[in-house]
Amino acid sequence: MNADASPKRPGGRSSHVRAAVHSAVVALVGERGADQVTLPAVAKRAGVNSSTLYRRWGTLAALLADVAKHRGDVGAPPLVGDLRTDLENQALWTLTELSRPGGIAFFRAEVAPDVDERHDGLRECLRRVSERFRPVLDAARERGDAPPSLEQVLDRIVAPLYFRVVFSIPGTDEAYVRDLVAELLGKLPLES
Amino acid sequence: MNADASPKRPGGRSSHVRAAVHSAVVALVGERGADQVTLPAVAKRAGVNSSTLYRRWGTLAALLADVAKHRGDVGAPPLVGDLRTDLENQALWTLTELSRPGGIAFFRAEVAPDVDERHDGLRECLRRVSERFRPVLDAARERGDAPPSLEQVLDRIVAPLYFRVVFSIPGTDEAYVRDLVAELLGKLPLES
DNA sequence: GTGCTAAAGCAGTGATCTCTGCTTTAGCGT
DNA sequence: ACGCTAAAGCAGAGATCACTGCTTTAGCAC
Repeated sequence: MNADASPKRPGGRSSHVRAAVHSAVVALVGERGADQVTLPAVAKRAGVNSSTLYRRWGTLAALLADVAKHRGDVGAPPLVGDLRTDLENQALWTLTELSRPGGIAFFRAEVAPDVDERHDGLRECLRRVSERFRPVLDAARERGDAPPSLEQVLDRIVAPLYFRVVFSIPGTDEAYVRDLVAELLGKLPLES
Repeated sequence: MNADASPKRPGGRSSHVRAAVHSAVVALVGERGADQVTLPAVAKRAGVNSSTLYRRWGTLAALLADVAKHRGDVGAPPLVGDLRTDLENQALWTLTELSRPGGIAFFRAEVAPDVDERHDGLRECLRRVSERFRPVLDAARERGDAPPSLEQVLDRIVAPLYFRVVFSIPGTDEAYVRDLVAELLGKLPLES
């Protein structure tokens, strides 16, 4: 429920348990899909008592949301200073994250939880993807370019990626990402 | 599993049970979300024994897929013969269907099931939305217009709608739909 | 109407999940 | 080092779920 908003004792044990639980969740979701994952299963995998999970997270949804929230953007591509390239890189990274085992499951997890939990997870998920593109647009604007709005990026790049990954539409690859960016930036394929 | 591919005895009882089960599923998914729905819960709501559900559908995923498959496109807007108007109408209809209680839950349900069941539901869902737009494009092409491809419609109209409904992004309304269509058809708002 | 049998109901089993009181461990302030 | 207590472990109860033999109902062919 509260997950761990205010860990009054964030010492070794708690954080160790948390780490074990988080990696167990990632492993299980990747292996079996989010549906087959239960709190006892996670507990067993993490070598932790299930009562701990019930007390700390309360529900599977909350745990998944917590995991999704805290897995950092490690490996995110750096900005190179060119709008097109940066958009392509971030979009590609988004696609990669979404496609990797469990990626869509975590997306689902954040969409899934019951109504009260739902909005938090959704906003967090949207925030994360937004924050991935905002610096790109800001940097471009500072350079004097006239980049598309964040809304446009979401509609024209992120939304199709999510849609096509969710529906397993073939051909959702790097070339497709480049096409999306090219179309958004003005229909100039400008291929190398 | 097989759902009811070949009902050898499609008489009154079976179809009655099916109808009761289907409406119970719709009701429960709409009320609680697809996660909280179980076969026994559906059985209770439908006034049917749960063993029937296990035998006829086997899993919740199969049942949800069956329900999604069989709920007709009643109320779908007719084609008027104008590309822009038809695209707007179908997109608006899609948005309406998606926004109504349980709509997104069913989308989620089809995204959710475990890997083996998953593809059927997804393909069905995608097929349904595709078939909604294909006639529009075909008709336009027959009239000599040069309509966008179905892929473009999915990327530029359907995907953003799904994305924004899933993430509860405000401002996803009729005006937004018109903007999407306008942008796709050539950036001529052409507002009345 | 009668018989056949597909399909629904009944009832019970084993497994799993969810949750909770109590005990034990160990982080943190002193 | 010591005490306090947050947090983890243990164990078990109750509920629910997934599933299955067996019985009963009722659709369909004759």
